[in-house]
Amino acid sequence: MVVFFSATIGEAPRGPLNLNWKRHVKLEAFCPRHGMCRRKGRAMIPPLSTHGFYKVHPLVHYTISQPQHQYYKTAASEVCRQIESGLFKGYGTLIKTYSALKEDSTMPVSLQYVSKWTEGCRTTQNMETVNGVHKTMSKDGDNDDEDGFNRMEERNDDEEQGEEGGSGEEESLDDSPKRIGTKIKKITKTRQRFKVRRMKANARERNRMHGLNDALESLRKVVPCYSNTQKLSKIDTLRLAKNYIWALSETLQSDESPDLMLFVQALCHGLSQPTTNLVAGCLQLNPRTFLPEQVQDIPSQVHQTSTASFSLHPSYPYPSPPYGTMDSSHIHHSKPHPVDNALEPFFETTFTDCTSTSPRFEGPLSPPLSVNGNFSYKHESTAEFDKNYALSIQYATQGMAGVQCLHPFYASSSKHFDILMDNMMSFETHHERKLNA
DNA sequence: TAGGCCATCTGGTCCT
DNA sequence: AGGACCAGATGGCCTA
Repeated sequence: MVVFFSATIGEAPRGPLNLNWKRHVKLEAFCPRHGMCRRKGRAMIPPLSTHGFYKVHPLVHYTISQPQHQYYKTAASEVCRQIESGLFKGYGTLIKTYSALKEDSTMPVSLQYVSKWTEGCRTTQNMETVNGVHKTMSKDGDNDDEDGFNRMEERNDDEEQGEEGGSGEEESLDDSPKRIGTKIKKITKTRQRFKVRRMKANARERNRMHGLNDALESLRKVVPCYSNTQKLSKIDTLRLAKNYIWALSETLQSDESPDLMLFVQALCHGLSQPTTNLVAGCLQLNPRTFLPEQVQDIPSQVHQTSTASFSLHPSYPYPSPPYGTMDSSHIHHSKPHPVDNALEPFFETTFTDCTSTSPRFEGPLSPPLSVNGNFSYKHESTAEFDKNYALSIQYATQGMAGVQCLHPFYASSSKHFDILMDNMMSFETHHERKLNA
């Protein structure tokens, strides 16, 4: 039985998941005959046998669930047992450290032995054996799925050969051991230099992406909603920021107080449904009240007074991206009403401006939204949100009777929509704070 | 389980 | 030569 053993130490994924990841060793099993015998997102762990080939892949990884952990440990134990009993030959690549294993006293200690063994396999002499195994497998029709490291090295060797040829260095017929030795040294040196360069480039790229993510995180904190529990996706953060800037500039240019509903609609332009829900939650709004197709359910007096300063401004100056233009035909596919008309200049111009450069969104309108998440603006308390939401429903049914508009910014809308003014005050206070900061 | 989102690796291109 | 930037590929988790 021949078992391929390959080990790499990777970095734990960053991002929200890294908040509580710990170092664990993850083992994955691969079957060369069928390629990677694994489904997406789920490793297939032995029955160690099907075709006799396994590729065990320990990764420094984020915490995995206990059953999975046990699963991997079982697989590791089985592989180690076979290694120790000499049941197979193999080779290892890119062995860096097994410190992660040592942190877990329950993991098989024999992997330390594996480490030494595989490092030994990486000598030039042993690599020939390894390659021999590969050739044998290829003859047998097996899918020899080498890891990227080996592929890289082989490719690099080819490049080196090419470079030598291209440099005008004549191929000598003199195959003296001295010359061969020099060549091997040169190849090894070049290979090492390439590896170092690649690793440095990877590290730089990682840092660059981390910087980008940090900037994105900063942006998340200044756009209208920020939730500790539901993180805005990258793309929606950018969309929301763009919408927010546009909406604010429209507000500044207008002498009239903006209409809240249209303001929120502008904010949610092109956002995904979860993000739209999040924005609604942050503003303590019922999303159904500002989704145009739902607005028609609001009493008629609401429609009649929902003129918007946004509608006075003819253009949405930025080209709509391919991810979704809020085409009025999609938004208002049922029947027109005054709100449609108010929005029309806003989106109409968008299409006029962008149809030549940007594809229009042809998809169906998102289904009605619902506030069912655990979010609110800077919220900590779900109960508080539930209470407010219940109140908002009450206000909505009562036509907001008796609710005082405390701030002129929302004067035109607070009378008509289920919004809690104290929450809106907190919303604006937040942004004043952000702007003043 | 498919799709969304994400992090990382990698090679290509451009610039200094 | 090396760094920055970019896009494609890959593989992982999460959620509906």
